[in-house]
Amino acid sequence: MATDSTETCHAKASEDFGGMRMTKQRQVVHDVLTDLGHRHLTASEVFVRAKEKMPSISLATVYNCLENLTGAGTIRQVHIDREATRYCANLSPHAHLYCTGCDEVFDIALKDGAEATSVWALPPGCKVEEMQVSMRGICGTCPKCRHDPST
Amino acid sequence: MATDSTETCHAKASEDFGGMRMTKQRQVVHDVLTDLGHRHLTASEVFVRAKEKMPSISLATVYNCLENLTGAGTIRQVHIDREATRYCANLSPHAHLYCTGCDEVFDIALKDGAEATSVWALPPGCKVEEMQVSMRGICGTCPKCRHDPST
DNA sequence: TTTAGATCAAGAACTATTCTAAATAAGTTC
DNA sequence: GAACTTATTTAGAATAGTTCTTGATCTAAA
Repeated sequence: MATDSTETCHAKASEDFGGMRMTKQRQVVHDVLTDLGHRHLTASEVFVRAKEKMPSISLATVYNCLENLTGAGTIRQVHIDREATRYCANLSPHAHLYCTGCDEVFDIALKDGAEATSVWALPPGCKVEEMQVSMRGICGTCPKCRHDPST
Repeated sequence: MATDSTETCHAKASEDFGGMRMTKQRQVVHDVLTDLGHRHLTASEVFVRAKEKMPSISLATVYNCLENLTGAGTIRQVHIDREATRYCANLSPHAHLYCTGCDEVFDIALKDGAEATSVWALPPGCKVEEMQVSMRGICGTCPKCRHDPST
């Protein structure tokens, strides 16, 4: 995934990527988000992990990369209330559940064949381009949240 | 709605309201949000309108009131991406559509009998307490957005 | 009227994010 | 490969929305 040296990368890292260069910085940021276990990170969290792979990277660059990758459609922004924007590399249509029990964010998939907008009475002529669905509650799946007596 | 004088209000304005006092300030803030046409206002927008009714009110107080009224369940927060939090007095379950054509926020009701979470594959044991659904697109209802050639 | 606690006002502080300007790197052409 | 052009990066300043702090004021109850 990430190139394994710190020298500048002449050939590989800058191949065109939807009109923009896939620079080493962008590659590192993208890698951080696709590494297993690193899901739904904030920009600062991405920054910390990116710095491990590339100590010279700056926070401003991380913000730039996240914006560019979002624009290119390779990652998605996740908004939970007005907390810091999180980023995830799961591109399939899904909702997010913020668990108030274990403080984690979970991806919630669409049911088979379901359409996210289908329950909403959209006015005629309305065209939805993007949809963000975020829930707050108890995940019920982790040890911390499983033994809820009220369930 | 709002009392029409600036004197302190001994009898009326401070009746108990779910454990908290319904002070004049809170009443004014609440009125601003229930006045027709004042939907989905940001805190600053509420502040401007509240100041018309009560010149002495401060922005900090508006924030306090909005938080308290939200806690009491008489108004709801609306989050569109990471823009400033908006507040609305529509308490029925509904989604929000931010129209990129006319820059307005619309309430989108649930279809009759539908359940907002029904399209999502929630894990067993999961309990959703709150759900925010926000869409971005073209409303198709206002003059500005109606004559879209691609529709 | 006194008292205790809730609420308000003003402004400082904080945080996530964007902007700016200069330095650097990458792709292109010779 | 050297010179050139443009995109990108970096560091830090700036911004916006919001929260926090402190002292003043108000309210309800004793």
